[in-house]
Amino acid sequence: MLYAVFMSSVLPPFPQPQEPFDTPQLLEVGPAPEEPCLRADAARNRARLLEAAARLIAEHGVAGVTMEAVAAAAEVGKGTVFRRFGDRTGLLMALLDHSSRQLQADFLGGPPPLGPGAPPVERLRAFGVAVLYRSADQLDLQLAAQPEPTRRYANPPIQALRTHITMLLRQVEPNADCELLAQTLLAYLDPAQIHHLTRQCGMPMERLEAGWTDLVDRVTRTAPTR
Amino acid sequence: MLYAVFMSSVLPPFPQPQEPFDTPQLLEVGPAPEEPCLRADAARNRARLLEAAARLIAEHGVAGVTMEAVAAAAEVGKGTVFRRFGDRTGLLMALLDHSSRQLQADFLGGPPPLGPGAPPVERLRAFGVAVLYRSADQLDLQLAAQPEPTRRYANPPIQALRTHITMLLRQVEPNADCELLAQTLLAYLDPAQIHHLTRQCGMPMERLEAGWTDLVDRVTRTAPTR
DNA sequence: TACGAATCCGGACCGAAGTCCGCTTAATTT
DNA sequence: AAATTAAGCGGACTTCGGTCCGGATTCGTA
Repeated sequence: MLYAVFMSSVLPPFPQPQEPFDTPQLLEVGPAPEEPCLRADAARNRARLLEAAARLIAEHGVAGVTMEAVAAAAEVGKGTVFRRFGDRTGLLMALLDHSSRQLQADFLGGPPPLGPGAPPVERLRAFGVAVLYRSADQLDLQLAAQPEPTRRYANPPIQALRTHITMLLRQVEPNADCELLAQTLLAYLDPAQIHHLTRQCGMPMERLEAGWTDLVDRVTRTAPTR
Repeated sequence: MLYAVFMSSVLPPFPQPQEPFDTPQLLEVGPAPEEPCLRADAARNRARLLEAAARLIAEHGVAGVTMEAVAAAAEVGKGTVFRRFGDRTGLLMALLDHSSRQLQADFLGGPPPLGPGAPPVERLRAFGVAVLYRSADQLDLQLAAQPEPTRRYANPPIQALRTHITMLLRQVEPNADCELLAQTLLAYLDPAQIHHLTRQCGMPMERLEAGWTDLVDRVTRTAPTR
């Protein structure tokens, strides 16, 4: 599996501007198209670093992705890695960026039932399944890319997902506290939880999938699908 | 706030026997009463360490709880800390142990609506509220005690909570996949999520509480409480 | 009380994340 | 083209979690 290395654009430069939390201002164009345009050498190094990281993963698994190892493999100083990606989590999230955008594009503008056109509840069902399977492969990377608890819910990709769920919910249950319900639904799709259920409890994906459908039905007070 | 330092008994001694995952064998007496009885010096040091850790938290916050600092404050070698608690997470969980057992005792054998006697749905509601507020104070500690993603759902206190929810759910929705629903409900009570909603999004606890009630209603397909 | 073995102790040691700061280099301006 | 300056670079350094192992303690047994 390759991790879409060559184009992606995330992450605060360096002093890490401590982004204003959780204002769901997005939903405009999906992702910002291009950051303030890196200097030539910076851009080159960024690409090298992502490529190096992907190679390291392929060879030694996520555990092999040490900041120093990446720096070395990219023939770059350690400081450069941190400047560009902030921290290890940032680097790993950058590796996931491509698939993240892909998913976002799919549910924002792709064909139904994931994209617009299908009724909200069906979009919700499709959404969960999509996220579920996306997390299922990439699981190791997703787990490793999980930031410390305090930032877990405060990063752009997650917020995009939550915003989308919220929007769909509002169309079905306009009088409910859709933010909270969305949070709950999103939690069901948490990589750590998927990991626990599939790898530690041995549940098959089909069961998780059915569980999602059922959960959506209950949360939206829809009659059971079956 | 003090952290119940003097009695508690958790955590694998040292070689960390990698406990068999997730077999919900508990529910027998709640917690195991006493571990294989530590050697005198070990027990003494254990108490000292917990006391020292609590003191450090009181003085410098959770961030001040460095394994070395704790060791020093307890006038003990660093290795001793790790031998006793396995890792930092283990130490912090030990600090939470008392309140953990308290809660467990309350819902296993306390007075209704938390304890047995009330109808299941009401017990569920009470349970959520209890957990919610317990996590709300202690939040910092709870967050810091959160293990890395791979172990997040695989520790005794969490499993006890999940088992309990599952049992209650089964009484209400015997034909549903109660394990998965329980997991979902439990996720709503996750400290990281509470932190995000209250401190980062600024929601008041009352809203979270209402959200829980509503969620329970929906998940159990009960008519809205209001 | 003496002894042996299991348990425990402690601190030196290691690896990796993250910081710092003087130097270099690419873009911009004149 | 030279000068200016903001951005980037790199690697030494710090900090902290976690490991290791020779030596000390405790406790059951004789």
